[in-house]
Amino acid sequence: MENWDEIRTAFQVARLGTVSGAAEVLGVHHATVIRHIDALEKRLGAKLFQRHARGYTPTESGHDLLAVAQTTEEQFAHLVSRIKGQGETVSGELVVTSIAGISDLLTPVMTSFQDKWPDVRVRFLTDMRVFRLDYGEAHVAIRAGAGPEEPDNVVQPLVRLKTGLYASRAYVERFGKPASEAEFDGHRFVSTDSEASRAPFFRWLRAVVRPEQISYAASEPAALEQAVRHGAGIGFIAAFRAADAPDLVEILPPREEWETPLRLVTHVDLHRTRKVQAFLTHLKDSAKDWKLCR
Amino acid sequence: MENWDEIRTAFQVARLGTVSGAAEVLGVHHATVIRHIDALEKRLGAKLFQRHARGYTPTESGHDLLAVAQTTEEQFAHLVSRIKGQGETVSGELVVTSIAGISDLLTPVMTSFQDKWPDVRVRFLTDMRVFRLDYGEAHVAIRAGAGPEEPDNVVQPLVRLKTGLYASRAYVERFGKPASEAEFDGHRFVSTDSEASRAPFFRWLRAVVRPEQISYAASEPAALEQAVRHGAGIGFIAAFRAADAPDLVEILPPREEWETPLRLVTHVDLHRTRKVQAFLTHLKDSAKDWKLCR
DNA sequence: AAGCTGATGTGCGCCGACGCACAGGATGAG
DNA sequence: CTCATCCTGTGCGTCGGCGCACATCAGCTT
Repeated sequence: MENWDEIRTAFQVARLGTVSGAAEVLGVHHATVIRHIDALEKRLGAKLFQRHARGYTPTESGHDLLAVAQTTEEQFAHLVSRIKGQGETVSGELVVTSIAGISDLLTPVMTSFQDKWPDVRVRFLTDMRVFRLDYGEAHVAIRAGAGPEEPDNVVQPLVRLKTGLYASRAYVERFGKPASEAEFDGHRFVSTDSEASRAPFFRWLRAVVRPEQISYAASEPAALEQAVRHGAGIGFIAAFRAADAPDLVEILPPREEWETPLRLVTHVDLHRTRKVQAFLTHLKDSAKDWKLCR
Repeated sequence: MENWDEIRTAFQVARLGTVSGAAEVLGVHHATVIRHIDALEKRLGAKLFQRHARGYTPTESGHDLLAVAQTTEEQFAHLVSRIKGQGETVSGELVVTSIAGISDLLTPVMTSFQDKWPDVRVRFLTDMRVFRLDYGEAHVAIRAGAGPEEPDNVVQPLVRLKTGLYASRAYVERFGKPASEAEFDGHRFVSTDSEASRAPFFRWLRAVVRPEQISYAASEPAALEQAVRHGAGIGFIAAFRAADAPDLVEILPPREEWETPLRLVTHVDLHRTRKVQAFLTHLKDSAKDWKLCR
């Protein structure tokens, strides 16, 4: 069945009983209504109405159409009210994606947000690949560094993540603790696997130490942290994580040049909705209480 | 919500994920699809899709529309198959209207028809006023005489109803039995109330007897018959009814000029349907067994 | 009886929606 | 790296559907 508008026209005719009444309700000329009915009946190969000078009387088929289209109109009306109200309510799904490694910072934010807005179903995605906002894969993305600025993405700074150089207590007891980067000779380091990492501290490390000193590499930040804590070498760990780890020894304190700025990215279409706005304010409020970040 | 076609377009886009695919399915140009989506979103004031170079990804609103329109399409498909099949099935309502006075002839026809097609709900209407077929008030009408031939009505002859002059046995014992219309003088007659009755036997009676001889008048045939049987006078009674009444005496046997032809009338739109055709053949088959008619 | 009202139905002219063609961009294969 | 493919997006010309006006007809009122 093609051409739903003709069904809608026939629906109004069946409901009101006259072509003129339907035309007035539909906001079209009554000639248009007649044309729609004629076309619809011709394609169906069946009469929907008995025509007479006082109006159109629905046949059994017409009554059947009336009943079906009645529910359809109600469904559409509900749909429209839902859609129109959807931008104003804080409900439905909220998909947040972030870089790996700050999930323990974000999870309490997510849960408290869900406490505040019980109608929201939160999905928190962290993956190696970058989720694309313009594909509708997420409402809010938390990204690191100064990535490519895509059009239609509204981006705002969140916090600057402090990072320092740490080693395990066992490592220091075995290899000593360098007082500065001048004493790095003879030490072993833990770093990222990928050569092209754009994190400023990794680039700094590659510039300061010889490649063969990097004796342990991993791709995930969590794996790197675990490696450091198990004594594989000296490595960069986010300051907020190191603060909770008494088995770690600070080799070099966080420097400003090592800080990685976190960006809050949303798609422009979703940015305006109340749900996204509610989450953004909630997230920024919570970020004020984050220690060792700014 | 106006313009259901745009919802249908958006539905196909949400279902297929691309404008081009939806355009192909809908049989329109993809530019038309884009225009529909743009117009719909503009009127809704909300985005239904995330646009990107590889297609359109439905937002939550788009998914909502998808679900609603999915059921709508199924409902419409069912509706169309019902309507297209309706002319081919013998089911639903069958409204038959007839002149009063032959209901005891028709009722067994109706009941046996319902036995044959259990899915049919039969409504049998007899009323003084003439039901109008072009208003959809009945599928089949059984009418008497040569009434006005309305356009769009297909009419075919059914039977010729024989009528004779009868009186009650009590009347004959009291007033005697005239051998022919030459001996009508001094007799009293029962006739119709209305002056303008077009029944041929009533016109014959008005021409043969003096007005004051018509001592009893009624409008309904059943009332006239009751009056004759109670001895109110000599009156016309359908031959098939008089045959079952042993208390009636035949004054004059049925004549051809008194016969009233019964017409079978249907609206041209309904005439073609299997249901009406089934009833017409069933009725004509049954009419062959009617005695004292032809 | 006669006019009035409100309905259907139809020919005509015009505007808006449609198809067309092309540009631009993203993605995957070789 | 380049080509090929498939997608979206847009300006332009055209055609189909729409509104308009009028004819016609059935009830209803006066």
